[in-house]
Amino acid sequence: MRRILVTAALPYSNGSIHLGHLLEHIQTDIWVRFQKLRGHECYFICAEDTHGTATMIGAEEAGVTPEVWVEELRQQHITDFDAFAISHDNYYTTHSPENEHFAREIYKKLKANDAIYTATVEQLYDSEKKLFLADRYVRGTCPRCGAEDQPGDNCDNCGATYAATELKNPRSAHSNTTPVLRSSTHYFFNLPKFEDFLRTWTESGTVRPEIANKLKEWLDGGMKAWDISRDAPYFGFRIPDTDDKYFYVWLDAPMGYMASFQNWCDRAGINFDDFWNKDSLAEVHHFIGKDIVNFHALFWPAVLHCAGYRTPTSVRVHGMITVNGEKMSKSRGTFINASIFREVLDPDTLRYYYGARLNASMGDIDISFEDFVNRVNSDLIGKFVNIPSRCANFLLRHFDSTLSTKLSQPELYEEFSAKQQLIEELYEEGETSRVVREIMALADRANQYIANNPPWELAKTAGREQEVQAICTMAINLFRTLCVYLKPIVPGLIARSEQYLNAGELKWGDANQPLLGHQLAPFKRLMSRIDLKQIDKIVKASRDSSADDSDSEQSTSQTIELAEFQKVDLRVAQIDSASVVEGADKLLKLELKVGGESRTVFAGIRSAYDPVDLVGRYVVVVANLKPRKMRFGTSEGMVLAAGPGDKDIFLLSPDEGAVAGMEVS
RNA sequence: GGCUACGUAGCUCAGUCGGUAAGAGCACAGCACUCAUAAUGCUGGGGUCGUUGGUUCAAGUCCAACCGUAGCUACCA
Repeated sequence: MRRILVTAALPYSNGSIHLGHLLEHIQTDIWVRFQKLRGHECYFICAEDTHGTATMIGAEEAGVTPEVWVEELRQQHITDFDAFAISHDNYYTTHSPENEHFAREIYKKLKANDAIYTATVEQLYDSEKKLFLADRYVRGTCPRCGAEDQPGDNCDNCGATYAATELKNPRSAHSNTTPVLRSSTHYFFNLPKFEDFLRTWTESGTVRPEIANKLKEWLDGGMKAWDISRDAPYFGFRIPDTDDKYFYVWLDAPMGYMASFQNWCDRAGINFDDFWNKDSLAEVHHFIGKDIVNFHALFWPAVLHCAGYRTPTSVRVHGMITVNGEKMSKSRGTFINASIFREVLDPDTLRYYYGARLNASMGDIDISFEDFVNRVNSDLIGKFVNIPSRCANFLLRHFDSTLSTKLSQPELYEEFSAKQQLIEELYEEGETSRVVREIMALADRANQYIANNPPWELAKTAGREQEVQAICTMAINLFRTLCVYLKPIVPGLIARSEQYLNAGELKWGDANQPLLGHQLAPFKRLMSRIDLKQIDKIVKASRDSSADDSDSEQSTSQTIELAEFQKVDLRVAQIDSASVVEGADKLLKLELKVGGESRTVFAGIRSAYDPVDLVGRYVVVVANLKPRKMRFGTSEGMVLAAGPGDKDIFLLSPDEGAVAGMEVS
């Protein structure tokens, strides 16, 4: 029996679990369930990644302590993962005594082994918020192309990379003040010292060749020391023997794997050292996304090696998720949260689809909604669930749901069970899509078998009842073997199938142990077809919920230069006439007098204003907005109003005395 | 900019060492069936294998250039 510890990357405490997290956790969970099903000792460990400036700021904005903030998110995340049947043995937190212990202990070992040194670093500092600014929290003008409001690491406009200190007119994203350059002592992990070790380690089968190549590129490019400290204030663990230095979140995050496991060991009576000692015979596998390969395949093994622990058996890397060929987008509604998905659709449908798409490579995975619906319906419902569904009634009517005492076509059954070894290898490799393809090819065979031996024909002839029973017994047993194979991927569906089969929980070995002379439970529908309309519902709900977020984001919107504002020609205008636009639900057609000229403007304010009330009113209009051709005519400007919409729209108007045509500045 | 990976049917993907591999599933069309959740079975149409050159008796496969896509270019959480 193998002893296996498996981890999925720790979700960061800054938002909800979404389709991207689920890809990784479902992939990992499938592998874990497969190992457990085979009878290996396997633990699935995860935790909330809690430290860093982002959680600190998030908590501050929410008006709670970081501890409360991360615990709330942890509970939400647990609920979401449970709904998707992610079988974490422990879902802990990096803000734990265990983790603090490991962070300090490992740090001390790194230091004792002469792998830690300090250096002075000059960094931008926000004097108002009193904190050092990570690059992403500095914005300014690109030193190369002059594009404004660019982030502190590279320019979105021209692609230049630079240090935050090189930005012109830098501003803090937190306070919008101009940051100052300030120097501070930082602690560094001497990564270059481990170059030889890492070259060997990355080439020794721990990662797939394409990852090893990528890592080799990094190694060849020359390694720099890793800055592992951050200055206070910082939500995290204080570095021993310092007053104001904290471990950088990425130092203690992977240690969270150990800490969470330690916490689990204490409760479950497992020996931690068996898994983490330098000479451990157990396996440790990390499942991660390709965005964090460097942390897991360079920093982490080097740290473990230096601190005298074992290094991971493998790091398994998957790609990113896209929806309908594009990155997940809040405005399109394709940024789909787990909580919204599970309210509308059976989580097993997503598990199946991901399973059908996942492989051992790190290519991105696209969810095409149409493909998703087709795959689930034709494979799971049309092929797989259909097998027992088309037999159940025959068995119930004539045989009280009891199977025959022997298989009429053992060679066909053998064909199914003989696939076990191949399927096992494919699961082990992470080639889940090929597992699914093999299983569905067998499901096709089972349906062909039934079609070639039609029980509904035999049932018409008296005296051939035994044959009907024999055929259905064959089909149910083929189905049962497929259940074993599919169990790691769709545990909910298989649990219902196990109830029908009425013979306890399926084990891996049951794939070649036919069920004979056995009475089945009453057949209930195992799974329902899904519909594109349900996806529409999810997309709509996602769009609505992210619209709420963006309101709060907009309160801290980016600043612009005065010159940019001055480009906008705002004028006072008087409404000459207003009328309802035929065929449009929201629009009013306004004739405006702006100084000497008059213009036509369409405004989406019908839900809040009656046209007759508007005539004669003064409003503010954007006079130099590019005319927009609409279905009902051309709109030559834009009337300013406030409010979220619907009944709550409030037109802006000048105080008494303003006349049409006046410039607003 | 540099580097890496990828590009095969409408969609998702297989194609081993260059040699009867132009393939599967879904989608689509026709037929059959009616046990089953309009499920299933059989048959069929559909591809200049990103483009252009090259190596070879032979190229989806090897080489080069180009086009397109994605990613990486660590000290960002």
